[in-house]
Amino acid sequence: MGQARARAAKAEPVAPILPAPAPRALSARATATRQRILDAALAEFAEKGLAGARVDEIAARAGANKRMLYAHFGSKEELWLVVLEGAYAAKRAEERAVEVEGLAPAEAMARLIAFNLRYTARHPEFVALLNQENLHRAAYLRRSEDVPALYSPLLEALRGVLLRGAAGGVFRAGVDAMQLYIDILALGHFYVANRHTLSTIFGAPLDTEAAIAAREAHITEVVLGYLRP
Amino acid sequence: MGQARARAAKAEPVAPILPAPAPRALSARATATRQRILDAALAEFAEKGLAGARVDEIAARAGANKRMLYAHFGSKEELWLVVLEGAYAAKRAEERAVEVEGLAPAEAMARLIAFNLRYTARHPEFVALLNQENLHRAAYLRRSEDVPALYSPLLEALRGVLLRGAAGGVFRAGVDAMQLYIDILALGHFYVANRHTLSTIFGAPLDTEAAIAAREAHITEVVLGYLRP
DNA sequence: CCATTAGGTAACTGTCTGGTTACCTAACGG
DNA sequence: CCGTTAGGTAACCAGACAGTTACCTAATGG
Repeated sequence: MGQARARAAKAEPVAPILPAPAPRALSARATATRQRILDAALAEFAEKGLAGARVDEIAARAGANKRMLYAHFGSKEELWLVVLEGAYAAKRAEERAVEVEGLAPAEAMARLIAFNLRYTARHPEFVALLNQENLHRAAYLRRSEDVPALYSPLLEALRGVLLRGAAGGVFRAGVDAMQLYIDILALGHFYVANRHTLSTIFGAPLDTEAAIAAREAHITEVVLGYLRP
Repeated sequence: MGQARARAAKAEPVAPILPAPAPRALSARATATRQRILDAALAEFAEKGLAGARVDEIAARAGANKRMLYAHFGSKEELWLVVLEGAYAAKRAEERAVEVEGLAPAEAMARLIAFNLRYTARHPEFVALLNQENLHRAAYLRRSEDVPALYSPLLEALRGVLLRGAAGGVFRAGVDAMQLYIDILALGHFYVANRHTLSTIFGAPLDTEAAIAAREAHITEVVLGYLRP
């Protein structure tokens, strides 16, 4: 059928009768190429930012051709959006796997904090992407139709643990879950995002396993110390 | 004398006898132009990042000419470095003005925390610059000869307050000043740096005075809560 | 086994952009 | 009051870069 493929760049001037053009499944080869481009784009964007990234470089890294990049994604900016959504989705997927139901509140909280720091340390690309997107005032994310990409399982888990802890009398009451969520993100994210300037200031590397473990111990102590009734 | 001016772009091929070419003072007009370029560059860099910023745009914003930009700074990257150093210096200058000597430890700590958040909220350009510089792995800052730009009066003040608090028994002992310093920076910086994505997630603006005041109250509570013995 | 087409290549283009050059003007010391 | 030079203007240039075009190749279905 002559129906334009969903991913094709040029939008048809008038909406056709069929609402969903049924974007026919890609062949294995095409899927692989698409994935290689996404991986390469993630690396390039994280290293150089949106403006600094070079489309030619992404294609070269992917072992693919610029033509294919445009066939799959339409433009550099669209590619950025897809990469960004993918990064959010990847984090959500791992967050969902964190199990805290059966644990004592303090233990559960410690696990959430540690997960966040470790994930952040393991994925500096995610941090770089977020920083970039904020430089653009979240312009791309706001445009995303994939709004659930913003919903965080971590926040939900945190809310639950806070309630259980307060009910059991081991946490103080009245803690704002959103603020604490931002705190936990911040304590890990800032450390990773600014590791280079911080390292320069303190004259010691911050991304060794020892340094990260020390950071984990510290921020757990801070949050649990705060949560004491 | 024919001695090349210090700021001239082309380095003389062989080091001359006189080590410091005595960079003669700029005239008032030149100083003004230089300052306008710096201001324009700060705005442009903060908005679009190093790669995204346009030299033409900076010159235009400054009401100056590209030629003058290159005469004063030599290259886009040198200009970036000067702007970055200036931003650090500006923050240090304000930090030095924070007076906590006579205050009770908890009060002093609250003031340091509030200062940091307020400064950060008032200067999102500083945040944007830092994020960018970290994307470049602090490459420019590391090259800076102005290393004192990294020394933070805030960190020193923090150390003093921690000691006084611990000695007086109102703070827990053994707190790592560096870690707490990073925490305080993080709790403010992350909030400001990521206000756009966070706003999108929570569906509420975070840069209103009310939101910032709430944040200030919260992070003060977190840190002081943690510091309880 | 051949026609159709999805998937891929490479060379090209118009525009943008950092940096330069040739030239002008106003201030200032003598 | 004039020569020297700091400070400024505008046109220009070469390379880079996002996006396109013309063309080729290998699957796949009939």
